[in-house]
Amino acid sequence: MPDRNPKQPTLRTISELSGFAVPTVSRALNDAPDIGEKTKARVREIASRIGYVPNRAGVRLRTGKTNVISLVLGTDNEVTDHTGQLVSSIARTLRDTRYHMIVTPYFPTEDPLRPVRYIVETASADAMILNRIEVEDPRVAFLMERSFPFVTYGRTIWRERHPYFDFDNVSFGRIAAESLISSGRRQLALLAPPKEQNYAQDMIAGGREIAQRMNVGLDILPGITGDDPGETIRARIINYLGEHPETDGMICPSTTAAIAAVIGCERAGHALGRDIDVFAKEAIPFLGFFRPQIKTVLEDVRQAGAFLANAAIQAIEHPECAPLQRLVAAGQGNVPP
Amino acid sequence: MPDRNPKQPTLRTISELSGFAVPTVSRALNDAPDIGEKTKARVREIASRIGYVPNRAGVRLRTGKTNVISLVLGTDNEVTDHTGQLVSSIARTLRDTRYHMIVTPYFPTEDPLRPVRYIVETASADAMILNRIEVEDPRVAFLMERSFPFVTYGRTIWRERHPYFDFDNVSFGRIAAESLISSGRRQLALLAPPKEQNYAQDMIAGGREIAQRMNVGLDILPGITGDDPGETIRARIINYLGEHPETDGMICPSTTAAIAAVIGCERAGHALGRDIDVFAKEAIPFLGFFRPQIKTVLEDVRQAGAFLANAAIQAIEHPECAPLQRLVAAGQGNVPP
DNA sequence: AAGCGCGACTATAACGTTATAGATTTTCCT
DNA sequence: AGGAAAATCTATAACGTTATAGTCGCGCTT
Repeated sequence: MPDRNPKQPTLRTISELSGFAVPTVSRALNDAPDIGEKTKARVREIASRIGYVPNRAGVRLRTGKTNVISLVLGTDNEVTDHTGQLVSSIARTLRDTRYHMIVTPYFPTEDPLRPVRYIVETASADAMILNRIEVEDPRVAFLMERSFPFVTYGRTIWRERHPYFDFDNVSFGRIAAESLISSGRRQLALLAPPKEQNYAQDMIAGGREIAQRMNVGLDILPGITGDDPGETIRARIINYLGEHPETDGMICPSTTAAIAAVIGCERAGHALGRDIDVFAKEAIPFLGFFRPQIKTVLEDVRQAGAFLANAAIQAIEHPECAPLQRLVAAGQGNVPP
Repeated sequence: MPDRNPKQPTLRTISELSGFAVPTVSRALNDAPDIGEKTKARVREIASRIGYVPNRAGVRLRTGKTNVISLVLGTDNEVTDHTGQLVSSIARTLRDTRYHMIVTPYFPTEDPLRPVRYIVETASADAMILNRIEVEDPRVAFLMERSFPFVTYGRTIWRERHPYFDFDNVSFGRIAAESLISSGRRQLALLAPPKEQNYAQDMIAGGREIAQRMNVGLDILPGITGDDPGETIRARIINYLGEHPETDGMICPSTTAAIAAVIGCERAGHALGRDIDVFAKEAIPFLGFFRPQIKTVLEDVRQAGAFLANAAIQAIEHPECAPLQRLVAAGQGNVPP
């Protein structure tokens, strides 16, 4: 076996090279106020020359700081998920910081508090990024109570008190309803995820507002997640359209839902663009390419990832500051085919 | 601020509760041969009662073992990437092991050795999982030389000597060509990623084999990545079809490529299913829903993730064993609409 | 009965870092 | 000039773990 460890330099190495004591070297590198400028310069010069990188385990053991941010990942969409974009944009943003990203998954069937509690109790990260936020998310309550740094991708009822990134789904609901109504549609249905999810509530609120004002019907088909098999969603839609044949517009919160809706509509005998229109939201411009009749709105997940990463760092390093918060309106994403 | 750290129990806690010395407790929990059975039982009982979890920083500092597996992530597809599936399936597989997964991204423009070298030199993981493998991947050469544990998602020319997971792209190339030819197509074009990528070479080999045997034309449109903007790919396809109007079949290695191909064909005036056919590979059944004329083959990325995670653990814990390797044929993925 | 080996435990030290308190020198005030 | 205050450095200890060497008692051999 070749020499796998040419022995990484430590503070001790710098200490020996410079003649300063190890704690002095440490403090110099950490820019402590009681170290002379010349000393700092000398130490830093040596450190960068020999490529010194602090040993994470040493720092972590001594300070309790892990320099890790954990992405707590709920299952996502079986189809075009934005998980990939989220993960890679967060990882990229953290790349030039001291922080590493670890991914902690959990199953939808298990206690959502489990991974969160584990991280807090074993102190295995300095902050967490949570997705799939519920309006009264127990994880958020838990973390606020323990005052553990975190950011949410979505908003809770305690939104003023914690950092978040969210897309404006009230606005999406409005835009979707307006678009369908302006195409002459009069009886809309909204495919909604479980109502606990904050974006579901917002989307419904926005849609309802417009529907009432314009005096058109708006039905909710609740409890539809991207996690459900497409077949299940399709079956529900076919069934629904059988009972409500007057439906002529559908609002879908995801690519998965939209696909299911399109297939469902057509199998139920509703021709897309003629009998019924679909309006959808997606993370990647996709639907519009294949069914130009589908109007879509785009969510820039990479932007979300970058913000979440920065907000997490802010929550760790400046807990005294006001939490970073951003609400972004979804952009029009329908690309001409 | 509430009490955020109700002080996690350590070996010392168990030592005090049991009366045994700290090293004894440590050895008992690690099932060392020189500890009595009764002692082990007693220590284990206390440990599980008080919920002892070894402090990662302590272990890491002392042993040099990080209990971390790093996923080194090349950029992926702008559209339906499989990154999300890969990340979450790896994370899930590692969930009930001692290992955490950290994600290390890199930019396509920068030295691909950079993240790999960083991890090896700072010993920030016990193993690596690499994707986007080139046939003579310098990262693989580097890691083999240092005998650092790793697994590849794809194969190199040194394939016998390292663990890998790969989909059989020779087989995909054959299937794609056969399918198109059996539909009467006689002049095929293959949208290929950069030829360094191992799957590109395999796909081309498989396609060529069939094309020659059946005496039909097969052109390569090289250097097309999922990372390219769709617009760029489309332009190239339109341009190509202008110069080669006799082309009547296209083979696409990804959803992105297929979308670009479809749009490109139609803009160039070739009607899908009549003038030209498209055969594609995707990670999620998608294309078939929207353009039933497109035949697809499915890759089960979750299976890949699970295998890669296990192979990484094997590489760490049993470096003496033969490397775990798996080659999987892609399955038919066209779902009837 | 002295010596040996064995089983089962303990004492010590070390991994790399940083907090704390203390030491030394320099500066400056009166 | 004498002493206080500041500036700059060092010594020590500690975070939690485990490798190593050592201790102790006991049964066994000769």
